[in-house]
Amino acid sequence: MDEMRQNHNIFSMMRISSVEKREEKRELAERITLKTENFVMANSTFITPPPTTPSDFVHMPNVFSLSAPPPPPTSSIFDMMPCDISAGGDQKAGSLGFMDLLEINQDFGASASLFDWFNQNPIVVSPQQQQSFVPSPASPVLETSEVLNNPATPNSSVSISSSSNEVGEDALQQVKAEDQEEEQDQDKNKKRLNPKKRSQKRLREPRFAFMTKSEVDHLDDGYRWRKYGQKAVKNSPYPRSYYRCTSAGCGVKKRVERSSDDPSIVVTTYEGQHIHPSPVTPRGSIGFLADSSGFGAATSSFVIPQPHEYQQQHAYLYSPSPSLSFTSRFSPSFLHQEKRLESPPSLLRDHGLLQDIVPSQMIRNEAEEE
DNA sequence: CGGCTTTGACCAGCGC
DNA sequence: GCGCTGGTCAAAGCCG
Repeated sequence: MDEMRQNHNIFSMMRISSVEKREEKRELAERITLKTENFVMANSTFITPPPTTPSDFVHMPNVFSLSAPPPPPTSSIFDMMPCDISAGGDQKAGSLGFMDLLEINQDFGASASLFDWFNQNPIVVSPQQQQSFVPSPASPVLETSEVLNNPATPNSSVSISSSSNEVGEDALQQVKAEDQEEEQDQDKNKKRLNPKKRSQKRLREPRFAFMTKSEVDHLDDGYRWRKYGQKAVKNSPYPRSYYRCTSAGCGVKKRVERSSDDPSIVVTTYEGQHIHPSPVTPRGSIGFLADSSGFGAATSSFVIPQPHEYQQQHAYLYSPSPSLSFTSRFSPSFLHQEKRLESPPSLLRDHGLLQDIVPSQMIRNEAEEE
């Protein structure tokens, strides 16, 4: 296990992938309506300043690099909670992490959380803006050359777009109603036993993904998962594994696959919201994980620690406990969404999950089927 | 024996 | 309509 934990490092990359033409066309043509856009950046060193303002977020460049230090010997998500994202420019205390980003509300005004901020300030990005997510040239902030993005990748279309609040609210309401319906219908065989039901457009929970550099595929995130499938991924020698939360009634799923470009990179995509507390709270309880949400959760129960709390947690997580081995450089940061996204289902096709999730070095939430 | 993984089959959506 | 692909199911097997 120790070996497996070796060289484990979460880092982020906002990678520009080559999206197939039809996806591009579709993406632009349909003007994907996103309530918010999620980006998950793990262990990231912002080559350019991290998003500390809404506009910064919108224009957040998709180039990230790893901090230099060796990876923490663990593969738990808990290990990557705190971050130490050294950033160029105006960053708060030079560190912006997972929790920090959740607290961006401080910069966003009265919003109670980043989620709230997004609720109140839907980002609307024009296609031009979408195209503006181009890799930044290497910057002095780049401590290591372990940049995972591919600057040469021509297609940088990170489609960040969103609809108006009105549309988003409507979508949210509809989605919530449908969620309840879906939960009630969560019969294993519903799809096969109820073709009519299946014929309806299948809802997709909000997703978010993150990348880790780990030899362990299945990260310990405190929840119990059951593998229910595995598929070969197109253009990748590595299969994609499908997991479902084992808690009754909890429909959270996650997918795990390795990057074909860099086998040491594991891409984990969470879908849905845990409706229960984490059954396992290893390495201490990080608020939002130990609470009722967990990854993928986009509910108001998300516990967002206040700055001073974060510091305490941070300190706690720095416990010398072997299992508490995350380090400051292990820094995923992400921007989480409160509401669902809408984007073409095709975004998740054809290129495999990795490219789907990281269309432009940004790991973002999957959109809701319209 | 319960929980989990494996794996082939099935289904839906999409593009051609 | 057909083929491809992603996602899911479910039987079988494994394991503690």
